[in-house]
Amino acid sequence: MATVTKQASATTAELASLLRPSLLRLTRILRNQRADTSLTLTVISALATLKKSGPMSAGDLAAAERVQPPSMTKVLTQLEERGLVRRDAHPTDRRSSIIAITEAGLALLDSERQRRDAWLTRQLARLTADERALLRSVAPILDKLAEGE
Amino acid sequence: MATVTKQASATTAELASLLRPSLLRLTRILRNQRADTSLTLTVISALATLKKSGPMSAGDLAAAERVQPPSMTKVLTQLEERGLVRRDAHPTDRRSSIIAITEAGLALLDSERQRRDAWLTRQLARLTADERALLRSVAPILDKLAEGE
DNA sequence: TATTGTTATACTCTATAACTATA
DNA sequence: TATAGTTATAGAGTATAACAATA
Repeated sequence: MATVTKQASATTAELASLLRPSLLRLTRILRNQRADTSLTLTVISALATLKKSGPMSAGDLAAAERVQPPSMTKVLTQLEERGLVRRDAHPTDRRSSIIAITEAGLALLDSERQRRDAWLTRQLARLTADERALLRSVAPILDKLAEGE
Repeated sequence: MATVTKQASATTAELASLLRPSLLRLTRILRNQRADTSLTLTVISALATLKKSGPMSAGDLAAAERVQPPSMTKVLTQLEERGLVRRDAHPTDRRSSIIAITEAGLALLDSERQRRDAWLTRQLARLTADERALLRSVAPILDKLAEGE
């Protein structure tokens, strides 16, 4: 039993070392696949989360995106200035507000996503069907890793 | 045939949208798992590549890490100041030099890796053996995606 | 008192443009 | 002329600490 645990642990640590640089390099490239509309990946990502998960408070959005609240404040300022989100009064708590994506936000997300995904889509097309299937099944596992941080 | 291609393409684009936010969020967390030796993930990663792939020029290292040459210059300055790499004269080209990891670099990498991997290792331990196996097989696929950028 | 969010500040990461030295 | 690398500069990304408003 002790041996099994030790082996599993060694294997797991080795997997961590294997996985981290690959994730880092790929994310570097993804950040640079920037359409020229001047919206960055960070901003787009927050907008996409609002679309996917619906209206929520600034704090909840920060948690969902795994950033600290002040970082989200900056992102929301940019989104609001462009009319891509709006803030509605929270029904009971006046310190907070409920942030929702606007029609303009939805429209922008659609057009932006097409451009941004172009590179990654092209790269994915170079893989085999099996490899793509593997990636598909791995996305929720990555999310599981990011949870319970 | 046309239908198959179209379907495959739609599926691939959807996979891109699915995968990107997951990668972004996980990498955010990984960057913050910073040991207090003041070496950042970017620096550690370059050092790890030198260990794995052996001595190479600054340009080649930049390419391997998927960053531009000036970004690598900064990283190498830090590494050299700490004696973690050394620069040997290139045999024929005096504009360039061959960068190699030192003994100190190897030692630091070992101790640092243990600390840095702690969080990820812990998270990985929460997964099932099947999920970990899936992640292991996916690392080379991520590298394949980052290639031919 | 505790919590939500913002402001102030600073550091890391990375890029592009311009330059130097060498090929 | 072309290439390898560096310097100069700037913008994006993110955090911690301190603060204001409200609970």
